[in-house]
Amino acid sequence: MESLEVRERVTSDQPKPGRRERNKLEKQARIVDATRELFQRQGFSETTTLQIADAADIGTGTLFLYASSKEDLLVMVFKDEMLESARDIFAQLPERASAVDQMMTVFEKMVVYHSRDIELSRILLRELVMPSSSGRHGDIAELMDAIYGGLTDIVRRNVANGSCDPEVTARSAFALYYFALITWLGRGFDPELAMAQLRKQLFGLLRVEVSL
Amino acid sequence: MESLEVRERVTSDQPKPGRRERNKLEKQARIVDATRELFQRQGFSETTTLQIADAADIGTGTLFLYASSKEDLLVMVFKDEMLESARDIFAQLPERASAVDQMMTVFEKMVVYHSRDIELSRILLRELVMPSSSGRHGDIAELMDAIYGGLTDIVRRNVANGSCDPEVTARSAFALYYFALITWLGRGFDPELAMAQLRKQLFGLLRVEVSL
DNA sequence: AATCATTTCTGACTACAGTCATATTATGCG
DNA sequence: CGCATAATATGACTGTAGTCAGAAATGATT
Repeated sequence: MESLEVRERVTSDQPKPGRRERNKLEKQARIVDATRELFQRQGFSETTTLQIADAADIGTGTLFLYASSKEDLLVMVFKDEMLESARDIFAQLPERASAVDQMMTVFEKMVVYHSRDIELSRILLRELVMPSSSGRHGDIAELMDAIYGGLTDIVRRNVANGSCDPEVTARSAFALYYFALITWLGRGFDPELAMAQLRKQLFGLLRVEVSL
Repeated sequence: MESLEVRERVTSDQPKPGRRERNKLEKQARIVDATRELFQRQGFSETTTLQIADAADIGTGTLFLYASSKEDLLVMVFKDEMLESARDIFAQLPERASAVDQMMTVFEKMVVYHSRDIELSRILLRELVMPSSSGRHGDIAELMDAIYGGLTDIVRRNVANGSCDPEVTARSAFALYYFALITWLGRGFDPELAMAQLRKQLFGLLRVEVSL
């Protein structure tokens, strides 16, 4: 079947690249390029799917063979970039810093990433958590896992705290970040304030038992 | 000006009800009724705005004088019900129970509320946090405040914990709940599991210093 | 190289959310 | 009352996302 999935050909040479496969890949690439260009230049709502199809030099119908909706196009374009960006962010963490500081570093960089284009990020995040037309489930899960993984590492390395599961704590941290994000992107709440609040919340969450 | 705001007439009698005001209120009511009925019976996407306008016996154009989009209609219909429901839930809390248990009682009841119609709740929650066509800001804020308030009370009454601000903790709790909710509504994650996870997270958040 | 089956493409088409110029209705005032 | 002005209502209209029946391309088989 393989119903239109653009599958990676792992083998390098000629065992069977096939004209079909190549055409699909090429079209997929043209679509992604055209979509990114137009969404970034004109914005999401000012861009029509017809424009994208024309720019990618394919028919309107064909476009919706590769993406299930206009929103899905957006996810298609940015999922890789986001994943890569997330991995970068976790790769270059300040060595010697508290868990709260490390997490804030991560989240602040993510906020910077989303600041590039607020309209696009709004729709993107909406789609990531509440997909209107599903698909890309695997991709989204991959992104989530990368983030959860990174956060879990931070917790494990920096929070000496037998009383609770690092994975659970990492998820909590992400939930707090996500909420701060939508507070900012959804209603126009001041990002500075949102981040300040997030810091307090993380501090409460990770509260290293200041006991005595 | 008063550009179409349906304003509450506080005074009871005849000082100036005015034909205009009465007509508007009546139409507003017809719209809300028609919308609720149709959305609940046929679902959101299967219902057209034309059907709603017909059922409310008004023109298409008129409908969009009262709501700025189809999604906004949904919010218009359910905001009051949600607010009332939220207040009810906080009003009848188990007196003697831990903060975690009290919160879980609250959140479980909210989940039950949303279980009535998952499609509608999906779209509703989407709209509440990331309004596509803004408006209703006041209503949404009112709902949020009611929930934050209730949660803050729970924290204040049941968490003896100088080290952190009850308001901040309440917000964190809500963020965790919200994340559980979208994990369930957004992707079809098992609500039972989501709630079990939420309980763990709340426990981590509220962790009454089990010190010594 | 001719035939067939299957996958992929296509643009004319449909359905519908939301707009807008015009019509209707209310209210205030002389 | 009758006129003027503002508020509200209306449905024909528009733009566009997404569909679908058929066309074209590919690859397999002989």
